[in-house]
Amino acid sequence: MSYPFAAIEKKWQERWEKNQTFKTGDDFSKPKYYVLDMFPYPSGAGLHVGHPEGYTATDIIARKRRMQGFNVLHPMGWDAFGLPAERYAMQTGIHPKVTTQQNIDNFRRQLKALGFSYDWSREVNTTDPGYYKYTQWIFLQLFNSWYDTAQKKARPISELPIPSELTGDAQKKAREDFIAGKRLAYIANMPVNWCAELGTVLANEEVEEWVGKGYTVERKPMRQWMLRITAYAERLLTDLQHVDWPTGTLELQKNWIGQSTGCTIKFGVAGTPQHQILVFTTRPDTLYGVTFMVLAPEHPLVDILTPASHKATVDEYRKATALKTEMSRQLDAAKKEKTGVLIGAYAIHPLTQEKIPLYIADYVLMGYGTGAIMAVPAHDERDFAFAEQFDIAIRQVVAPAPPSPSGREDGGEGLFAGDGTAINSPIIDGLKTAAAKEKMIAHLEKENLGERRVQYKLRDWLFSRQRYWGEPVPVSFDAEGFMVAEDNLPLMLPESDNFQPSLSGESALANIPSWVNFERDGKKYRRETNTMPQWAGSSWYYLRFADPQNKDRFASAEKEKYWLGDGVDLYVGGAEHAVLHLLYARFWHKVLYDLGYVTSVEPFKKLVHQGIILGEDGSKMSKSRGNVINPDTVVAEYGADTFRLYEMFMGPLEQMKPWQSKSIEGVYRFLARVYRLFVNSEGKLNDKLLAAPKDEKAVLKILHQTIKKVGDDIETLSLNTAISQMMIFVNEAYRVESIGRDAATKFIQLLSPFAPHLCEEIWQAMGNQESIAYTPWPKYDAQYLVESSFEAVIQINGKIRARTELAIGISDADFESAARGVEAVAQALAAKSVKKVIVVKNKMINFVVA
RNA sequence: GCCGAAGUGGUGAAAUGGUAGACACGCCGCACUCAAAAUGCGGUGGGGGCAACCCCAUGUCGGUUCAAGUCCGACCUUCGGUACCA
Repeated sequence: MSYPFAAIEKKWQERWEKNQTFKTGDDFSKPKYYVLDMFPYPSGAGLHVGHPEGYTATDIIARKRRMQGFNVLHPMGWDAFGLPAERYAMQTGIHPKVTTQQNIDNFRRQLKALGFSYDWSREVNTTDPGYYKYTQWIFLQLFNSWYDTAQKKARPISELPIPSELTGDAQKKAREDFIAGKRLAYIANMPVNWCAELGTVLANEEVEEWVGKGYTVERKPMRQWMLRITAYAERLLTDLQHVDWPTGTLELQKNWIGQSTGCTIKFGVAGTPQHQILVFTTRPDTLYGVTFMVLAPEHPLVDILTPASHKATVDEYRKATALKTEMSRQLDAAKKEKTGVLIGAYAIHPLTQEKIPLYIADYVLMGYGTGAIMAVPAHDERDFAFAEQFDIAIRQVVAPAPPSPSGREDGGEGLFAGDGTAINSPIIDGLKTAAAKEKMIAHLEKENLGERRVQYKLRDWLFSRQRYWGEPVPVSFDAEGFMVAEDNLPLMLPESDNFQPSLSGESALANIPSWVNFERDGKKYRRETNTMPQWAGSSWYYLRFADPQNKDRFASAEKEKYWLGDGVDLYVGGAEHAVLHLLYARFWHKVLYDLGYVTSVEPFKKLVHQGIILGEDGSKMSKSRGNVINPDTVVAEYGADTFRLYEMFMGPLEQMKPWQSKSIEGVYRFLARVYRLFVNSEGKLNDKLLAAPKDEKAVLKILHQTIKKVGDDIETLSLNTAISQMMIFVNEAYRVESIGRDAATKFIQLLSPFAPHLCEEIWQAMGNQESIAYTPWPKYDAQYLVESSFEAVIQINGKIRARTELAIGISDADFESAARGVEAVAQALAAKSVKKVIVVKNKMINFVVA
């Protein structure tokens, strides 16, 4: 038999909306709990079954916290700028605003149909000018700040010390350039992934996607806005100690930031004493092993140092490198094939004064370290491969010690990349690697030949896109080319019906002269035509939820402090955002922290990733495989409560797991069983519940076990086992003749965060006027959990040989004699000598026999 | 290659170093029914035994321990991330 879920769910969704049941007040006297979902990009495909997985988990937490008396902030919004809507607009001419709004309406409808207890009055939308006003405002905070490396924090650009030689009107250009070079948001000519067909720059992680779809992507230097996230590398790394995140995600972030410690070393150039080549190395102890050096092809010294005799080959190699796609470059890397050419100049070894040949090769990247390396083929895998290919001398300066028996450190003949003992190195001979590094750095620093340095892999954030559908960058340029920040925010995205990028590689905004060019106070200006990447809006939305209607500030100081004083309490979302979104948001948060706008060091205290839900065939859900499950269909067939409960019952939240249509039946049956337990065939409350329990002790025991288990499991998000326990309770309730009002009441409260519609209905049927949502969360009474006896397990040499019922609290001696009294045990022990007896109190005993 | 997560019945999965497989699906049986569905009750890791019971079993191989799915080491497989970062 079914239960009338459709009517029940409609009724309660309407009632919650009408009564504003989940509107969050700003009662600052109550303890707060901020539980946040990663807001979705509202795609045309509608909600995917993966979305409600995390959303249901957070909803359960939110509902439990309300019942525990917390003031709960549980909001939802839309990360609505995005390329799909713009591309659709290019094809159809329909404005992205229109499709975005349709998609949002559809998503909202779908989410409401699942009964999530969001405070919809706080809904945010990144494409709303009232929202992106503050995205732009934060951008300007970055633009108007510089990073003080002494104080290790961002400071207003007005506090930037200007060198005395740059003062005065005559120096305005030089001064402005100097300031521009210090800003946290700055313009640079950067090699980017340019896609001519899309007319835009792609992020590295987007390249593969579009190349896969048949688009051409090339590396091309272009004028780009950059955000100086590298200034925060150290803090982004060390502050990870303050957060409660999955270890895997912490590792990903650490790897992405990529800290390595070492030193820089200055090499002279033969014949031109005015030039020096600076390298970064983590292995200064191998300095005596240098047999060649490599500069990145784009290294500025290449032009200066290359003699005419080598110009042709060098230029040819540089050109080839620029055209090389990421793909073929990676392929070379995988094959360990190295390319490069001699530039015909020589460096001078800082200690031995030896002449060292200089190469350019694309395995050295301009973007990391100093763009130049000292190559030690004996102790570096890449240098080794290069030396073998180009037949360069290999000089051993580290002896493996002790010789590694596995040979794992030994990457091949003559290559040893591990730690050992320095040899053939006069200054440091005989020292272990760690000590050798230290002594070498000390020596280089003393001789002014180099200095200690911490290097990060992290690059600055490429922040501009040549797109229409994004936040305009609120900066203009006057007739002389000086930058002026827009002080009248929001800088509105202009209306347009042409979404094609301009041919110059600028965004579609460049096609709207009336917007681009403007006059103010008699001066002419040209606007920046780049827009911000999709990451922008999602880097601070969690702040806006604290005070979404505020027109004067991204959030009032008071509300920011109350809701975010110690960060978001629980943040749930996909692991695909483990690096970029979380890193960008942390970066912005830290800038705002430095400038005094937010009060917590880290934005997200606890983070959990929900696992991917696979199709029934165990592969990833996709249209082409035809294994996509639509939430609407499931809700229509079984109802929202079943859908929620099923997704939570599938398995551990963080685990990847396949959808099983069959299993939904079981969860549905459970809810129908609950309904029938409370409501009889005439639609009246079942007598079984009201009658005093016949076996009160048994009912109370299972009830309090359930209260404890469900409460504890929600805290650890072990929602699958919480549901199991409630199933056990219901199975027991069917077995006994009567369970009583109290147990019935508490059980329905326990279930309510999971299946809120059904529980509200039953709650009302039980005669309650108020919503169940704010009733106090049941507490368990430990006295009902106490057992009087236990089934003692008797082991002999660790194997179970017998079981017997014994009283709780039995002494070890009594336990042993009772166990020996069991016939099977007595027989087994008869001919043996007992060497040892281990008793685990109230559980088991193990006889160790010879 | 490197980093991370995970391998348990026919299936999804449980299990503070202490009774492996809770709960659920599926399957089998019984009740209700003219019958079926629905529902309720019971059984269900594999092998052996009439039975009480016995043996085997948590990817593989070792180790620690009175006791290992759980801890340690090596390996295999799958998934996710990353990729010449000096």
